[in-house]
Amino acid sequence: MKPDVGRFLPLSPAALHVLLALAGDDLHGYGIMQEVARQSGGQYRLGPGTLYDNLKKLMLQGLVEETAHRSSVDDPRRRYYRLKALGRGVLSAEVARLQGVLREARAHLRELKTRRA
Amino acid sequence: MKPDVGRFLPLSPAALHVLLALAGDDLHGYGIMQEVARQSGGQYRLGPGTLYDNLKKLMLQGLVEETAHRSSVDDPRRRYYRLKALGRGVLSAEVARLQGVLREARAHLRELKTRRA
DNA sequence: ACAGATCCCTCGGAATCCGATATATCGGAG
DNA sequence: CTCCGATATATCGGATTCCGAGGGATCTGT
Repeated sequence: MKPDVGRFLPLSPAALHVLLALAGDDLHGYGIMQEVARQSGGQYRLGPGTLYDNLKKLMLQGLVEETAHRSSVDDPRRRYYRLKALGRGVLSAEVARLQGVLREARAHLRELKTRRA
Repeated sequence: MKPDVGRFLPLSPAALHVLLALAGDDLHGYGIMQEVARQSGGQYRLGPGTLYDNLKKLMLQGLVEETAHRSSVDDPRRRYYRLKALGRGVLSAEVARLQGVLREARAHLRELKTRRA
């Protein structure tokens, strides 16, 4: 049984973007910042304060964990983070929740356009 | 020209839900709480603190305004709020932004399922 | 050697969240 | 008529979160 994944929702925009960045691949902190900027087309940028606050919280909650380096030629400064199974579950639940929100929003936005015609 | 709508993004979950509730109809505070709960199937509940903090901020930003009562038989305690044009624009932009995020998320989530098979 | 990019993280003020709480009216059951 | 739960507004203040400024170190290319 997946333990009560709804307790973590809704995710703040920052937390959502961190989890989403890690959904593709394990990344180090600086890499997360770049990936978030890339995924949003530069619209959303994560500063270091927000990043590490969120990373700390997510690790405390057991959604993310730190991992070992991938190879010996890797830059030794890097610290890698990985999405745990619980984190994937939470991300998945948040995506489902947001789909419902968007569905509702599109319906109302469509009304407005129709009315204008 | 719509003036720089991206400055308001991303919206916090609370602000998004308030705007979304008002997208359908003008509502009073208590009605917003009920509508938010209804739209989310009871998953997300807005407390009065969060509601009024957000309402105040949204009015200050010019996304929402207070309106007159709709009829004389209406409960005189009620204070109605309406989504302004700028608020609609911001909501629309946030919806577009979230669609991109969901698209990205679904791609990564799909990968995981495929790998599992 | 130097510059600029990469990489880590802390700090602390600002902003936000959000339940507890206070107040009061409405509508219906008894 | 009285009571009471639901409706309705709003504030308060502690907890949490945001988030850029700053500090320091290392890497890469010239």
